[in-house]
Amino acid sequence: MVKLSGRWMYPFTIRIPLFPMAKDVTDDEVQAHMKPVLESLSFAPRTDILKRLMEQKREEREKKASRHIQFLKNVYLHPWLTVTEHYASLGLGSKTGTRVKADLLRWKWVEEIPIATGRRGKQPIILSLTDIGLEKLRESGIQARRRGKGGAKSLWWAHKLAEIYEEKGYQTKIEGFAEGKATVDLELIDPEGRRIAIEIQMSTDHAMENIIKCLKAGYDEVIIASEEDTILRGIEEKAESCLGSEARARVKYKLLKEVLNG
DNA sequence: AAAAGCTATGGTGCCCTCTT
DNA sequence: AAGAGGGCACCATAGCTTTT
Repeated sequence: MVKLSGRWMYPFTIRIPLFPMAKDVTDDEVQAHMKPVLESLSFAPRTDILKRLMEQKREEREKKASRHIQFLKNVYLHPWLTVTEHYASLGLGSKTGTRVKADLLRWKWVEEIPIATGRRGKQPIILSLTDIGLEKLRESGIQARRRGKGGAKSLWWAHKLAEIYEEKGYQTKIEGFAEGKATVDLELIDPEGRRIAIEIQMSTDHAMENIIKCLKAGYDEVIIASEEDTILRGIEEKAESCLGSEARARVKYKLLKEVLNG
C-alpha cells in the first residue's frame, strides 16, 4: 500500500513480483529487463494530477480568502457593529469569527477600536479598515472609499443612541454615507414632534460649522455630544462667543456615556 | 481615602462531536 | 486528519460596593 503525502490524493496498492537478482547486475540490464513490463502498464502523466491538485488547492485557498474578504466587506459596510455582532451577521460562530478576525488583525487589514461606554464590563470593540484593508477590498473588485478615522466610532454611538431613543418613543434617522451632504449624525423627532439634531464630536474640529448648520436647518434643539468633557467645554466656549443668546439656548452639550446610560 | 472585593458585560480558549 | 461548530468555563475590564 502506497501513500504519498500531499502529491497523490488517495492511497493505492502496488504489487512487486519476487525476482532473483544477481549482485553484479548493471543498470542497463535492469532497464532492458523492465522495458516490456513498463510498456505494458497504463499510467497517468503526473503533470495532469499536479494540475488538478494545484487547482484544488487554489480553490480551497480562494474559498478561505473569500471568507476574509466577506468579513472585511462587512466591516466596510457596517462599521458600527461590534466584533461579535460582525460574527452574528456573517453567520460565523465565535470560534471561526475569532480566527478570521485574528488573521485580519495579523495582516493589518483592520484595527480594533475599543469604546468607553461608561457602562460596567469590558469595552465593546469595533473594527476599522486600514489602508491595506481598503486596498484588499478594491483588489477584490469592491468599490471602497476612504472614510474618516473617527467615523466608525461616531457611527457606533449614533446607532446606540438611536436604539436608546427609539425605546423612548422617538423617531430616529442616522446619517448615511452621503458625501458632501449637510446632514446630522443623528436626527430625532420626539413624541410631540420636536426635531432634535445630535452631532457627535470626536474633536472640536468643525464643531461651530456643525452647530450653525443645524441651527439654520431649523432644529428645535441641537445636542453636541462627545466622549470627552474637555471637548464639550472647548466647543461650548467657542459657541459662547459666536452665537447670540437665542441660538445658544437651543444648543445643549452632553457626554455620550451620560446620554447612553442616563 | 485607599485598597480590596464583587459583578455585569464582552470577548476568548478548550474540548468535544460531527462531517468531509 | 482537519475543519466546523456547539457548549461551557474562563479571562479582562470598569464601575460599584464594602472593608480597612
